[in-house]
Amino acid sequence: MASQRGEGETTATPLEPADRERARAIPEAAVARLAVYLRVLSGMADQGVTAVSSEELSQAAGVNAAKLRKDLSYIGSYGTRGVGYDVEVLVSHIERILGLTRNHSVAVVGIGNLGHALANYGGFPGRGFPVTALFDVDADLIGVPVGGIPVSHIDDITAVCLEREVSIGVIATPPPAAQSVCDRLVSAGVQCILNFAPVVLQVPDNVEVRKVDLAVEMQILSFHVARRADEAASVSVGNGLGVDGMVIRP
Amino acid sequence: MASQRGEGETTATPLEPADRERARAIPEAAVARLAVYLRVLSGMADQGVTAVSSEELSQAAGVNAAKLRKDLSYIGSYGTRGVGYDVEVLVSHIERILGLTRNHSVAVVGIGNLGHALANYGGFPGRGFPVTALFDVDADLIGVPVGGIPVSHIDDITAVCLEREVSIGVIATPPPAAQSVCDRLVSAGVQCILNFAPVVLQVPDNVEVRKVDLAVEMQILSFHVARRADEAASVSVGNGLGVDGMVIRP
DNA sequence: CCGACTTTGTGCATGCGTTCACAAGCGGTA
DNA sequence: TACCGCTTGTGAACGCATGCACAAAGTCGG
Repeated sequence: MASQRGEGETTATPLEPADRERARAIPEAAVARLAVYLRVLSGMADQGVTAVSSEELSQAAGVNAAKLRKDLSYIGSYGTRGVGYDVEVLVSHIERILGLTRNHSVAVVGIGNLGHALANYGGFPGRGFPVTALFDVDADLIGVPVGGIPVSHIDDITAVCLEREVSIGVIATPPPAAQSVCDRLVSAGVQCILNFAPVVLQVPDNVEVRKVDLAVEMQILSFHVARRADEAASVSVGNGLGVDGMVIRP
Repeated sequence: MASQRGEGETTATPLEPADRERARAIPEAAVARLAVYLRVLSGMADQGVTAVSSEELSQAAGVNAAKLRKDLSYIGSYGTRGVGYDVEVLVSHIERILGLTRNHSVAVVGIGNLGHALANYGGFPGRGFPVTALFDVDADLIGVPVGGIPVSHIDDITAVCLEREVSIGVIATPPPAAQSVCDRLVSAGVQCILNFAPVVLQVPDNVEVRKVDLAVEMQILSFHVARRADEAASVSVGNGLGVDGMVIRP
């Protein structure tokens, strides 16, 4: 696989551990799926399942079996032909690849509705993502504990982030504040950002941003609703008519 | 995802209005970007900007200019060569393609932390996605208004969804309840679902599901943190050494 | 009215991701 | 031990999306 921009191809001198080599080559889409596999596998492990075939696992994860095997091949071959995969082995290996063997301290900025929900969300700490810092500008919130963590003022973001070794910053502020908050997080050394604000963030190359945009999700669904409605209409009404019954010509 | 599969290729009989024809062909990835363009354009319109070039717009949206033009070409050509695009025209056309000319009634199921946040989230109604129904199982919540809407019991989901013509269902329940809630939404005629529960939902082909999975997002970020740490380590330590300083040979 | 400049729209090549299909490998069984 | 059936791992083909580069098309100044 032609890995990205080899930076002078330091790869030419190999001898790095196989995992590291592989991690670099894992497609982004596959990483997202690995996280899903991990959850499914964890669930299976909790139920006492010890082995699983690619067919079973792929169905539970809602993907093609071949794709699943290819995804797993990116992280190395840990299955047994004729048998399947050992659940425990796979879980721990995916955890290792995803960097889940250590905790990633999370800071949430913007303690509004969403920020509250995130701070109280139980799913994070249990999975190795303890929320260790909360920030807001509202003076009434400073010092108030939310989900067990007292809210700090956003001006203290650098000091607090460094002190608590925050590795992931979550932006849950109103849109106008997002870029400024992002800049502050970056200058505090945070290299990974999860952005809930409907804003396109500008960041340096060495910072990874993922965005969760509810409005966009809704609009994508809306598009599909509209497409369906159109198809239904064009079948029942016939062709040559627009939504309003107006004839449309190119 | 696999919403393609032309169902016997009704496309074979053409003569449909150009837009309908196009809508079917727009790549999923492009639809997501159109929603982003729309937001950027709306912001520009609010600031009194009337015309914009593909270069400007693409920068504001954080994408390649050529890609932007291609995306816009999927919905038809509405630019003027040598000048650019009329902001108003583009806004209204994207809105039309995305089906935003009519409101899409939204139901939120699961009024926990996240459900509260969603019900109170101001971004939805303003953009044509009024939240018209809330559901939960908790008896203490039934009838309590959240964000102005009283919570209904989940057993009434079918009647309420039909009555209020819910077109999008949002699942914000704990994981174990998600599939059951999903099934009920589907049988109430809801064809689009936005799923916040970390569960792979099984739905009929005619239902569109989009999922927002915070844990997966965090784990993707974690992967990048780990990859960075590894790269940094292998650069500073040199080659042939693993993270623990052990020499590893293939 | 014409020519130069600007910007769109798109054909084409490239690369990535998905899917297929099958050989290789392993456990079970006689 | 040798065979049989099952499942993995992967080479290869396909399809989609991205990015480039340029012709077409329009505006603006003279």
